[in-house]
Amino acid sequence: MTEAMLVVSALDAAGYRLTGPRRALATVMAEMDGPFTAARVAGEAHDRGIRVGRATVFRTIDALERAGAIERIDLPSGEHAYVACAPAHHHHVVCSACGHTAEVADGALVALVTEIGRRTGFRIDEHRLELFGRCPSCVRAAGEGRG
Amino acid sequence: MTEAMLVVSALDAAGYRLTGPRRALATVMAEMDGPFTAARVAGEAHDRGIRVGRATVFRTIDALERAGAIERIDLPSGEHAYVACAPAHHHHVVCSACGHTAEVADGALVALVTEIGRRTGFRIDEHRLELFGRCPSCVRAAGEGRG
DNA sequence: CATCAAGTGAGACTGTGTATCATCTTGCCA
DNA sequence: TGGCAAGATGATACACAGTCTCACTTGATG
Repeated sequence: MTEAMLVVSALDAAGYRLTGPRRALATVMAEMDGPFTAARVAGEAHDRGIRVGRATVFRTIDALERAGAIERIDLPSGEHAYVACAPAHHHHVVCSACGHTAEVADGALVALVTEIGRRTGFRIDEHRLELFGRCPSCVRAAGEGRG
Repeated sequence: MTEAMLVVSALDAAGYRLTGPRRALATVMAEMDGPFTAARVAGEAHDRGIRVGRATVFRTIDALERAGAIERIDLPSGEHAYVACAPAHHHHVVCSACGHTAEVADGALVALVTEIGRRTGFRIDEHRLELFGRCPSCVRAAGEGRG
């Protein structure tokens, strides 16, 4: 519930109105486990009896992204997914098995990006690092499964 | 032309048949300046008088990606674009102004990814780093324009 | 509690990518 | 050189993501 409140208040702080559909969708997204697509949000909302138009789902996702409460991830499959996360700059590690995600601080990457800028001569304004693999418990489960 | 031949031979090496449409599309892609979307490839092919079905464009892009001759990039706009590039693991820096790209060796990132794996406990199988900014000549052009 | 800008839902619409299937082409081998 | 089977093609239908419009509703503010 706290997570949902954070997402809602991010909307508020960014100057968006707090409407019924937005609160409901923000809650759904905050409670999602792992990255979610627009379609999954719509489906989950429907399952919970929340009646919202498809356009509103897209608009709310857009608003939340602008507000910094969620962030887009491009899955290896090509799908656009989102993750609820802190507004500070960071990156995501996604478990390909269970969808669980972890946030990673920017840290050492900044230096690397600077170095790349120097080497290529580009002025780098934006970067995105996405990591995919298996989370600790899925690694353990696979290990046990195998012997 | 050499670039185009590289792309075509990558198809051959991966066991795909070298058909007329594939040669033509591979040439179009190899000669593209900057990242290209499927729609742009189809449009450019059409402009050159190459008559191919839309499905063939998607299939050829897919084949070239599997063959390692092109690589997918997710633009900040959300579009899926591709770049012709060497098959070795590396990353791309894309100029948001002119579309020019540069390749960056993996280098120091490997250590960083390993460190992230250790810190999060994830077994990281795959990573993607994309950088966006301005290429040297666009930086220069902007500087001159301003004063 | 009245006002109005902002938000909503329905549905049409655009664009991307996939599936199907009859027809055609390539690579191979005699 | 010609025939053949596997693989590729193109047309078209389809599934789905995302946008746009517009009449109607709702939230924040005084």
